[in-house]
Amino acid sequence: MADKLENTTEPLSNRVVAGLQKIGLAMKSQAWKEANRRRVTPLQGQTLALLRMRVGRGATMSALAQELAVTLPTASDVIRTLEVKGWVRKKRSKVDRRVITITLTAEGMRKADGGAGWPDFLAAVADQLPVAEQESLLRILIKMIRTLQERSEIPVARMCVTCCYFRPRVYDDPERPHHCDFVNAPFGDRLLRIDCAEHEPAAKAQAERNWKTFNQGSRL
Amino acid sequence: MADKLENTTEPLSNRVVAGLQKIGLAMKSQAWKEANRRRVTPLQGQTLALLRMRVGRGATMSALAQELAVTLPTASDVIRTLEVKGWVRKKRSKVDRRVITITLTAEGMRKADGGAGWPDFLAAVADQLPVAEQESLLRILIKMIRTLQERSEIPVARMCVTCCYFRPRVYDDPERPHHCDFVNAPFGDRLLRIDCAEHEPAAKAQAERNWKTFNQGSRL
DNA sequence: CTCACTACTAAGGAATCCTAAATATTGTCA
DNA sequence: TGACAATATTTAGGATTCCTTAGTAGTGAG
Repeated sequence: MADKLENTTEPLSNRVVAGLQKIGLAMKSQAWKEANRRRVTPLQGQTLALLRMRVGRGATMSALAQELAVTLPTASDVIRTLEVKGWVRKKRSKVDRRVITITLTAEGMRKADGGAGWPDFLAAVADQLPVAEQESLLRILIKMIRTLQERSEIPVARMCVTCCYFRPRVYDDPERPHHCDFVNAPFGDRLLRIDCAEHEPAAKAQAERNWKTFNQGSRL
Repeated sequence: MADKLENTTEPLSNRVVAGLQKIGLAMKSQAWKEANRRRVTPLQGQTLALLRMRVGRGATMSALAQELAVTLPTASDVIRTLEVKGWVRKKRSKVDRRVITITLTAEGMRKADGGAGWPDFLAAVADQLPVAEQESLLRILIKMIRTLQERSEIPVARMCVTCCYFRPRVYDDPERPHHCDFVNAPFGDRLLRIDCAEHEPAAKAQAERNWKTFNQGSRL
């Protein structure tokens, strides 16, 4: 009898997926509510957020499509709408005249700074968790995202653990075991990034080595 | 200098949100890829999955809209498309002739059984995690979802922790501390459900009490 | 100078979303 | 009973998101 439940229910991973789906559902519906409040649809918001991370450099249409995980035509659609709204500017590259470089206008920057594309409500919810749980969650998410990336099921993720500037566990201080060569400073697990503007992919061998080093000292 | 990173980067919860967003992005893009492969769009898939969980009972239009976290007209849209495809049937309730009851057809059931609306790839990724991490993740997700629900930022979640049949921590066995009155059997954390078909919401006072009891023995 | 390739746009169509305004039914209360 | 509020759903209308397929330029290799 005690095994009844064990047998009739799905594996643990399915429950985890169900949970992630619920969170996804919440993100989607809240994003649309925000959209109608602020006149920025979810995809537009994501696009603004992405461009904001690249101020100065801008982004090509292809890069945008890849990062937004949509097809080129869809990316083209969004950018056209955003251009009509006056939030982005399109410019032909002088080096390669096929390439379009997209940048935020001043007004677009304002919209992006206003938090477009950022699910505030979820940050508030995450903040209700004790710090230890937030750290666990972050570590686990990083693990999953890394696997997704290895399997090419996610476009881009500029995570420390795949970055050439990342030096995992080089210090004894358990609060700040890692080092970032870009800013040249030590840091701890809680500062591990998912989407770092300065990210440069590490060579495959180094990435592999880093991941092992990073993982072996896991405090989960 | 050691504080440079601490000061220039956002709080931990923001990283967690960034991670969840990446997962959400992956879910969305994979769902659309599946859509084009199997001729079932994401919303349609979710709808079929939902109706599958309710075989025998069916669902009203309002309930569906609420669970899918969309407006009534949007729900009406999907159902019309699914009806045209021959996967659902609409019937007027005899008790209240305003109400429409929606049920799966045999073919709709086949589609639903075929895994429509279920992100397989994510289950595969979750399964790469050690069981202990999966359990942590599940617990943390449950916590977040519960908060979301308290704040009415998520429609419905039929979780054990809000169910009237749930008896948390009534046994000493650390593997199976809880009891489900519905199936009348003990079970452990790893079987905690997010979306149980048999869920009945508990009274507010009991829910509160249950949550406290459940939480105090947390093994995170 | 041609041909393959790359970056992007256009065309076309289905779905997903919303708000606002019907429509039909039910329940309430005088 | 009869008006009127409330409820469940649909219609109408419009913007956006999303795809596939088919152009159109521009680049680069030979």
